[in-house]
Amino acid sequence: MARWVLHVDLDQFIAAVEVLRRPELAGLPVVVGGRGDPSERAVVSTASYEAREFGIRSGMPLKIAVRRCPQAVFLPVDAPEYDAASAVVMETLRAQPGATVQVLGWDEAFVGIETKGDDVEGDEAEAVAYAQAIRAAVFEATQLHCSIGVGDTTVRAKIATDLGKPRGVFLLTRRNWSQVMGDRPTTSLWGVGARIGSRLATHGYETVDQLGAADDEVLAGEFGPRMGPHYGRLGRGEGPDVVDDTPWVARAHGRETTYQRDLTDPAEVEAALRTLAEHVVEDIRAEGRACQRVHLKVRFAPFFTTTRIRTLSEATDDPFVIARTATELLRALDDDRPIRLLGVRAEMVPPEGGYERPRTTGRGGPAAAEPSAEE
DNA sequence: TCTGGGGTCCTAGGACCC
DNA sequence: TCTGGGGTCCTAGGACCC
Repeated sequence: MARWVLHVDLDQFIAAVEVLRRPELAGLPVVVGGRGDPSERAVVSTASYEAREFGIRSGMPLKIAVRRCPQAVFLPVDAPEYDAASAVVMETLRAQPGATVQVLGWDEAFVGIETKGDDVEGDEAEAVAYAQAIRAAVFEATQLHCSIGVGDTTVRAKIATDLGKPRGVFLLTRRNWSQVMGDRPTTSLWGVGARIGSRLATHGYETVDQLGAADDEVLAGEFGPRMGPHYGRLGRGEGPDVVDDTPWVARAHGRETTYQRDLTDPAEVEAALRTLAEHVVEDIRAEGRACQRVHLKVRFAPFFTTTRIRTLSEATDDPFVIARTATELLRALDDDRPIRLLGVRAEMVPPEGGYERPRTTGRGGPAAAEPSAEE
C-alpha cells in the first residue's frame, strides 16, 4: 500500500482549447496572447507545438513572435472559455475513485491517491495505470490531451510531468530520482529559476545531486535559515506527500495594465489608478473581504520598474481610498518619466483564524509543512 | 528585440518598544 | 557617557510560478 501524488498538466492548454473550437487551425502555428494583435504591447500566453518550432515561447512579446513566424495565427486571450474548459477538467479529476484534487491553475492540478499493491513494483504499476485512466477520462470529457507525473512527493510529481510531455506518464520516486535528475542543472527543479540557479552555482552546486548532498547548515549559512535547507530538500526531491483539497483563499488581488501609449499627463495617470482600484475592489468585494495594504507598481519608460507599499490605518473596501493611496505613493516617487505600466494590488485582511491551507512548494517559497520522513 | 497579468513567499534593515 | 538584547511591525526589493 502506498500514497501517491499525480500531477496532471494539460498539453498546450490555451492553444488546444482554441483549436478545439476552430478545427481548421489544427496543425498550424497558433499563438494566443493579448488582444490577438501582434503589433500591440502584449506577450504570448501559449503557443501551439507547431508555433514553438519557430522558437516562440510563453512570455515572449508578440512583436518578436510575429517576426519569428509571420504566418502564425494570432488569437486574443478568452479567459471565460478557458475557465469553462478548466472546470470540466477539474470535475473529471474529482470524479476519479479515491481522488483528492488540489487545483494549481487553469491547466494543472495535483491528484492524491492510494494504491493497494503487494510490493513496491505493484504499487508503482497501479499508480501508473491510474494515471493512464485519468488521461483517458480527461480526453473523453474534453478532447484535450494531458501529461501526468507520478511521484511519491508533490515535488517529484510536478517535475515528472515535464519528462512525460506530451501525452505521456512519467514515474519519479526516491528510487529513480538520482538516476533521472542527478546530473541535471539545479534550474530543472521546481522553484529554482535562473537567478537562484546561478547563485547556487557560485557556491559549487551545479547539479541536482550536488545540491541534494549539500550540508543543511552550510546551505543555511549561504542562503538563509529557511531557503537554504529548502533548496537542499528540493535537490533530494523531498517535500509534502499529501494533496490538500482545502479551498484556496486568496491573499491579495491586483490589477495591472501596460498602456499602448506611455502616460505623461498627471490627470490621465490619476484616472488610470482610479480605474485599476475600482477593478481591484470588485474582486475583493466579491469575496466579502477588505484590504489593509496597498501596493503600487510602476514601470517607467524605457524600462524601470518599482513598487511601493503602504499599510492603511484601517481596513477598507473603498476604491477611492485605495486609488488615493496609490496616487500618494506615486507622487512620493517624484519621478516624471513617462509611465508604461501601472499596477494596484490590495493585500486583504486574513480571515478569522488565519489562512488554513499551507503554501505550495514552488509558488513562492518553501512549503510550510515539513516533508514526510524518507528513510 | 522588447518587455503581460495574475499570484505567492522570503529576506534585510530600519523604527520602535520594553 | 555609552549603549544590551529581544521582539514586532513596516517597507523595499528579490525571486518564482502559471
